[in-house]
Amino acid sequence: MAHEDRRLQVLRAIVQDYVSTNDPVGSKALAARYDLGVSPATIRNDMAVLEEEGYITQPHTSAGRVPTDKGYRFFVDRISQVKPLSAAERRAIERFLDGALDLDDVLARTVRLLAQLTRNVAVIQYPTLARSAVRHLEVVQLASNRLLVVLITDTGRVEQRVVEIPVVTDAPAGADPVAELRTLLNAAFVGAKLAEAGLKVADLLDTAPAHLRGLVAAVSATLVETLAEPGEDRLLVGGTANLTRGGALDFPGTLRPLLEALEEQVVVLRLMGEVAPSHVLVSIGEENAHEGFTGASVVSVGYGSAGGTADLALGGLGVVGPTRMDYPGTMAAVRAVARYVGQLLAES
Amino acid sequence: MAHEDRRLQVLRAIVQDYVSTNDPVGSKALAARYDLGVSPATIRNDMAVLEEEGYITQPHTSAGRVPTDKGYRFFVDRISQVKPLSAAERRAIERFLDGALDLDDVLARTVRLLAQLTRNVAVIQYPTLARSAVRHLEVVQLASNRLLVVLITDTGRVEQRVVEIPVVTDAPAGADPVAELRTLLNAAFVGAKLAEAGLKVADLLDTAPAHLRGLVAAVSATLVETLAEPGEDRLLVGGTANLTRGGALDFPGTLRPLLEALEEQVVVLRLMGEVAPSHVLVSIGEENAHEGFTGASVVSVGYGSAGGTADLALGGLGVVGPTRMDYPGTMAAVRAVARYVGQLLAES
DNA sequence: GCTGGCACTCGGGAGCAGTGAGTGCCAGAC
DNA sequence: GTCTGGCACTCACTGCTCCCGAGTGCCAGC
Repeated sequence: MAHEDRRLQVLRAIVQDYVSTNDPVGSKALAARYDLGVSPATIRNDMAVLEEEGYITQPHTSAGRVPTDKGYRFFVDRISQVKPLSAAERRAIERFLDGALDLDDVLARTVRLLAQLTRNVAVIQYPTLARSAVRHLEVVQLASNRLLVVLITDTGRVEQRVVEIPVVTDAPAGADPVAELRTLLNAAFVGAKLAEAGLKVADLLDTAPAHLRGLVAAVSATLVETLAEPGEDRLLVGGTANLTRGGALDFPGTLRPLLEALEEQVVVLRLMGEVAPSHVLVSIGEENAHEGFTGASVVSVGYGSAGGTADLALGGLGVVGPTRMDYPGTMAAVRAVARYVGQLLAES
Repeated sequence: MAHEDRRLQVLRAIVQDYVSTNDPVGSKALAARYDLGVSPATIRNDMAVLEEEGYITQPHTSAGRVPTDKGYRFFVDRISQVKPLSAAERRAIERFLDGALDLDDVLARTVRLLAQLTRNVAVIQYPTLARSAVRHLEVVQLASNRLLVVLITDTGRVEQRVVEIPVVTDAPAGADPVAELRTLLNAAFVGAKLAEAGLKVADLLDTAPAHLRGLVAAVSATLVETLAEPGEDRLLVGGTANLTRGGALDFPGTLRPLLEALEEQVVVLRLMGEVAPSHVLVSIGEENAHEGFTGASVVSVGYGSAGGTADLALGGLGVVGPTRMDYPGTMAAVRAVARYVGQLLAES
């Protein structure tokens, strides 16, 4: 029906207007600012229906309407138009990310960039260890019973662990057990995906010379353990100052729970959940299970393995902001940045 | 004089009361809550003098008095009593920090601990590279013209850089230039303080075999450059949620500038400035040059080289909070944590 | 099915009096 | 000289009422 269609236009107009002005929007303002071709009275009727259906709500009688979470959801899924990035924004992305020194630097810059582009809080997950391949393993002796093991992956991530080891007693005279261990480990693991490392450990334990068994066992245990903790993936957060834009308006309670949740990295990691590089995930208000996020939306996407058939991400990145956010713009920015970061990591 | 002395007691009482209640404190409340042995009227006279001298101020007539920055300064320098940590707090420190896996983990735990103990924002600086000694240098070939150099220091810090290198053309057949380079670098640098590394570079360039000169030059340049950037020292921040304690009361404007400053790590690093392990530095309100910090105080101290004669810190740690903070308690916590972290790093 | 008109609702700002915490000052006691 | 009780004064804050206006829902007419 024709008026069914117009109702969606009204909803879209309400969302757009509310996002840009932060004022509940009334029928008159809507008629004046958007070319809907009908009078305020008609719009009022449409709004009554939209409210009935739960897409919008009134903060109080005699105020305009505000989109509900359900309204935003509908907007994002059905009626928002993709907003291409401006040339200036594209340039900003390149300028910002080129010339990064190392992985840490890439991630730090990305977070700053994304926070700046979207004027919200940005988060980025370190590349998952499990899906990276080993480039090199370095072993350094710290003390007679302690080794430092440094793992370097093909995404440039460097992970270090101190390992307690049994003191080697039965080594052939003149041998350098640590050097042997290094050679052994590298021969076994270099090139392997870390997810498969568990399998190789068993082999290695069988084939290693007897006097190295103890060392190999200790180091392997630590490696496997490191990889087995997916929650241990680190997270970088930036742009928290943006939470205070719009005073106390955006976040009804305080922003305390949100700040706390952002420091509890685990919470955010779970929210980003299973991100894939192929499509942007939007989680709105109450849809976020965690209490701190009920007034916020999360827009996230995976990065890495760009265009690959296996749609697995190295990690996720995203933006956290008020439910009242510019979804099309944020989604475009998040997608573009993720793509660029993916390229950057693939190159190195 | 006797009443000069009492005036200081009044000032102390005002600071203590204001810190704990967050209400401007009046003469009557003071007389009731603190055993000053005089009547409210007398206290009023003292307060008039203290105000005259700039130690306290009235938000408005008919309100109590509030300490000024100068008042806090005097309190910290002259009349505060050291507040020993409770047994529970000591236990918390040990429980929290023991069992840390590596340097990153130690620092992350420290920040969380300090934020929790002081109920404010905690910051910690990564151990300065310049004052650490090299434990090991690892070189990994990424591509024919790119190396990854990983530097491991005796404080457990791991730093990585990608180095662009000239392609080696004149190597003897069958040689492995990267392995040679690794041997060479480790022979030259291991055990050296990084601050002295610059000197060694020159030697190395002279003595290195001709076909490695290009490599050595490129890698050395990067190393020296890395060390020359003191501002590049990284910083960990935690407990920002504590800024919202006490609603908008503590930070008069918004807390936006403060959050921004905390993300601009450089700003904080400069505020911590030249911290020494020997004594706790307190910077109050307007004393902080940066605008975002004019409503805040910073309590910082150096950690590392505990008890050494050369009183140089590996890095600084500290707490950022409202000027209205519990200075004695915060100072005690900061000092205790720094000492413990210093020990922990010395052990490893 | 759309529109103009109209009565109704209600949040928020302005104006205003009352309250009480806190002050400054002064005269008298120790 | 120092402290104290008393007293008048100031002024933020609270609660109250009133009023305005934005926005609504409904209805009759086109």
